[in-house]
Amino acid sequence: MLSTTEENYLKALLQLTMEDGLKPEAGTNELATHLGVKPATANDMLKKLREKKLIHYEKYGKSSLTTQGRKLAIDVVRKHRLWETFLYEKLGFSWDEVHEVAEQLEHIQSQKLIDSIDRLLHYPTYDPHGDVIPTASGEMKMPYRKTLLEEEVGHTCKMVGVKDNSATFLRYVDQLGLSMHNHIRILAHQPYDNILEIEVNGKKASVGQRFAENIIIVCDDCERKPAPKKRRKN
Amino acid sequence: MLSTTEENYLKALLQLTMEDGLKPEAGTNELATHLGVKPATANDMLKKLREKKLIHYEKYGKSSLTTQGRKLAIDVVRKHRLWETFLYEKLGFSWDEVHEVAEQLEHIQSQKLIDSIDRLLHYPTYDPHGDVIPTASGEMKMPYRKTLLEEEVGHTCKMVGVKDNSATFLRYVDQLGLSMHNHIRILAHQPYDNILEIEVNGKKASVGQRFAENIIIVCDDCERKPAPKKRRKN
DNA sequence: CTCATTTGTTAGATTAGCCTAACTTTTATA
DNA sequence: TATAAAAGTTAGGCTAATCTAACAAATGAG
Ligand SMILES: [Mn+2]
Ligand SMILES: [Mn+2]
Ligand SMILES: [Mn+2]
Ligand SMILES: [Mn+2]
Repeated sequence: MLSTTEENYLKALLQLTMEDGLKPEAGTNELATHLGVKPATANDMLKKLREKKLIHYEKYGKSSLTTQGRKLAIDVVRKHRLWETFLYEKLGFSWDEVHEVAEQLEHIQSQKLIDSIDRLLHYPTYDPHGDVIPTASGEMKMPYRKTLLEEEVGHTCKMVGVKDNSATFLRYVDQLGLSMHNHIRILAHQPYDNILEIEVNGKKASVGQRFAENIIIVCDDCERKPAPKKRRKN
Repeated sequence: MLSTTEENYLKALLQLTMEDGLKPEAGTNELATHLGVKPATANDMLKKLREKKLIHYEKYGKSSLTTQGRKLAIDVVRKHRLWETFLYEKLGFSWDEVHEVAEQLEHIQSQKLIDSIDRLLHYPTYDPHGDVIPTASGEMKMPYRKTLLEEEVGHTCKMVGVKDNSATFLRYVDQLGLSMHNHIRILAHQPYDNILEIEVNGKKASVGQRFAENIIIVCDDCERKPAPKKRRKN
């Protein structure tokens, strides 16, 4: 049985090693910063997790999850996102409130509990921030993610997720009148300071780079990539 | 903010000091046994809780909750019982499964969460074991409790609660075909070894003292106590 | 009232998780 | 390529929660 702290380290490592560029390893300081602890602290834990065969790590090297560690990390993420969905769907929490409480609930140890929550929610596949909920068997599809910042001027796109789950950011999104699955038109993009002019629900707004790179979208106007051919078994 | 451990000590103290005889204090060893720790450990915590003004305690004396401590303890009990009710009512857990998970959930820190669970359940007043759920304002009525062991031969009574919440005991109750609000007739009581012959749902059974003193009942045949006269304010 | 038993306390040790300060290795830049 | 900056490690210390072993106080049975 893992401690809450150990679970948090595994989850952090998963998040860092599959973020954006899919870089497969994370450094000690990076991990420490992400978790809000000092590098010395993270270093101790890395040694402990290596002992338990949950991560690959060697002195002065970067770290990554073993198959075992990855399985456990994905399970924590699954619980986190199911709880967020529960809070949002069943208890009327707003999307900027769910994360903090889910940080606590994700560590409750009861397979039956999480299975029941999953059933109660009819096996959801996305959480309130548009993140994929891993399946009970540990599969987590990594969806194609493009941010608002990368969208072309003149195009229209649909918001399908956010990358920053902080209450501050999420409330700013709400304040702009923007919600999940709304359509956004890019009116202009000042390359000099990366300011975007956008239109949402008929209202115009200017947003900065920081904002734009935290909104995940799918383009309405871009070429559809042909659906990947399904490989037949054998 | 209290730690999970501190909350557990306060809850234990509440439980010990309002059990049965309403004895108002608990000893160090008693508390330690209840929590499954050594007396030395409990002793340290008693000193810490006294520092925090949550309990009355002095060297070689018994302990009890202060008003502050009692308020906090009742809040933990409230959360515990609301979670048990949630698991039972909304997720289909059986009454012998809820306690263990509620032991974890009772420590989640979020007022909004527990308020929402309370609302979702339509403000229940009893948990699945027949225990009173304290109100949000911290009132916990101590209902009149008589056990099956105390019932007279020939009388019929109704099961309204259990005193032992262990899965082992609860499954034994299930096994006898007995559930909450069922009626029980006392056919015989062997005073020598305290064995009771009872009839439940048309089926006869023999039960021992240990069992009988853990079933809480109200008598169908006993004199109703006159409702206590309501005192007018002033 | 006495002394054996029960109850409670203290001292000292351990483990997990965290820190600071000092050190070492790696890396990137001049 | 030398060296300064960044990244990572180690040593030593702290707190919370636990333990064991030894000790002290309270109690109660004769
Ligand atoms: Mn979250
Ligand atoms: Mn967490
Ligand atoms: Mn319970
Ligand atoms: Mn508890």
